[in-house]
Amino acid sequence: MDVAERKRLSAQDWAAAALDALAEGGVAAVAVEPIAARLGTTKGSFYWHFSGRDALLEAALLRWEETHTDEVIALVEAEPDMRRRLRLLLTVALRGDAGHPGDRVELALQPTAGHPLVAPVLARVTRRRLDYVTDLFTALGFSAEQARQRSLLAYTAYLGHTQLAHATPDATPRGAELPGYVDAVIATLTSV
Amino acid sequence: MDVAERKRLSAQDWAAAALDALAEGGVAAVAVEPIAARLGTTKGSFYWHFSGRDALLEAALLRWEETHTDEVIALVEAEPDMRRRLRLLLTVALRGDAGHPGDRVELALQPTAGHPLVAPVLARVTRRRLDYVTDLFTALGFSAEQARQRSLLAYTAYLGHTQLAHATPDATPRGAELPGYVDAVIATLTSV
DNA sequence: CCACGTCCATACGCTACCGTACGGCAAACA
DNA sequence: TGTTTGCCGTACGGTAGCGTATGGACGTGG
Repeated sequence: MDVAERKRLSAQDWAAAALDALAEGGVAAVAVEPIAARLGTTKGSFYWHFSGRDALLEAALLRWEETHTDEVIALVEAEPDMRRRLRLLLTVALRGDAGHPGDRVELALQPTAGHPLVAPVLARVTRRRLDYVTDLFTALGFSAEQARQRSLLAYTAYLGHTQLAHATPDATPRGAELPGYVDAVIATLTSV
Repeated sequence: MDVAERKRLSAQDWAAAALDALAEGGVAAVAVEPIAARLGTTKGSFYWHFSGRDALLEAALLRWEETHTDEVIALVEAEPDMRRRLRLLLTVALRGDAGHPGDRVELALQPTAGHPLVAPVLARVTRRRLDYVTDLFTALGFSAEQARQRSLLAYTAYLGHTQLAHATPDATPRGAELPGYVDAVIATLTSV
C-alpha cells in the first residue's frame, strides 16, 4: 500500500498494523515478519519498539478494546430517545462487517479465547457491552430479569449475526432488507 | 490417552483426531505431526492414509458436517409437538459447550471462513440449519417473512450464545438458570 | 564538525511443521 | 516356510517465523 512512505515507524504504527492482521487472520496472523513486510520494513524496527511478539499482540488487543466499544457507545448516546437509541444500536450492530472491520476481531479472538492475553480483554469488552444493553432495556421499562434476558438475547444475536455475515453473507439481510429486519427484531425483542 | 492401544490406525482415526484438534485449536491445529504424537504414531502412518495436510482437513470438515447437524435434527425430530420441539432444540442449542464439543468447531472455523476448503462446508451447514428452523417457525403458524426473520434471530442468537459461552462463560445462564432463560427466549421469539 | 542517541537492516541460530524417501516389521497368503 | 503386501518408523531437506547480535544510517545537540 504505502510503499512510498519511507519515514520512521512508531509503536502505534506497529500496533495498528497488528490489529489489522488480527482482524483478518486471527491471533496467528499477528506475526512479526509478515507485518514487517506489509509495513515495508524489517524485524529490526519491531524489536526496537517491542519486547517480543506477545507485547505486540497485547498492544493490538488494548487498541481494539479502547476504540471499538467506546466508539459505538458514544455514537449511540447522542440519541436521547430510548427506542430510537435501541434502533440505532441495532442498525449499527447488524449492518454487518461493512461498518467497522473491528467486528471481525471479535470472531478472530474466539478460537484463542483462552489465551492468557486474550481472555481478560474479551471478558471486559463483553461485560461492558452487555451491561450497556441491559441498562437500555431497563430504561425501556422492563424488569431487571427481563432486561437481563432480553439483552442477552439481543447481544448473542448480534454476535451470531456478525459471525453469519462473515461466514455466509448470503444468509443475512443486507442493504435494502436491513431496515425491515431491524424493525422486526426490535418488535420481537421489545414485545410484551 | 490410549497409550496402551498399539493397534493399527485407519483414515477414520486420523479424521476423528483431526476434528478434535480442529475444535480445540482451529484450522492451524490440524497439523500432522502434533496429531501423530497424540495418536502415539508418526507421520509415516499419516502419509499412507492421506495425500497431505489438506486432505486431512477436508476429511475432518466432512466428518463434522455429516455428524453434527444431522444428529441434532434427528434428535429433535423425535418430538412431534412443534412447540415442544422448538423448546427441545433451543435447550440443546443453548446448553453451551458442554453438550457436544462440536459446537466449538463452528467458532474455530470463523477466522478461516474464507479458506477454500472451509467456506463451502460452512455454507452448506448454515443453509441446512437455517432452513430447518425456518420450517419450524412456519409450522408454528408464522408467515414466510416472519418465519425467516425469527429463525434468523433464533439462529444468530444460538451462534452468539455458543460464542459467549466459550469466551466468557460467566455471562451466560447455565445449569438451573438455563430452563428459565430458554422459556423467556421462546416466549420472546414466538410472541405475536 | 563531531559525537551521541535513535532507529533500522542484515545475518545468524533455533524451533516447528510439511512432505519425501526408504527401510523394516508383521500379518496374510501361497 | 517363504514371500508378498499393507502399514509404520526414521531420517532427511525445505520453509516460515521467533528472537538476538551487530553494524550502519540519520538527525540533533555540543
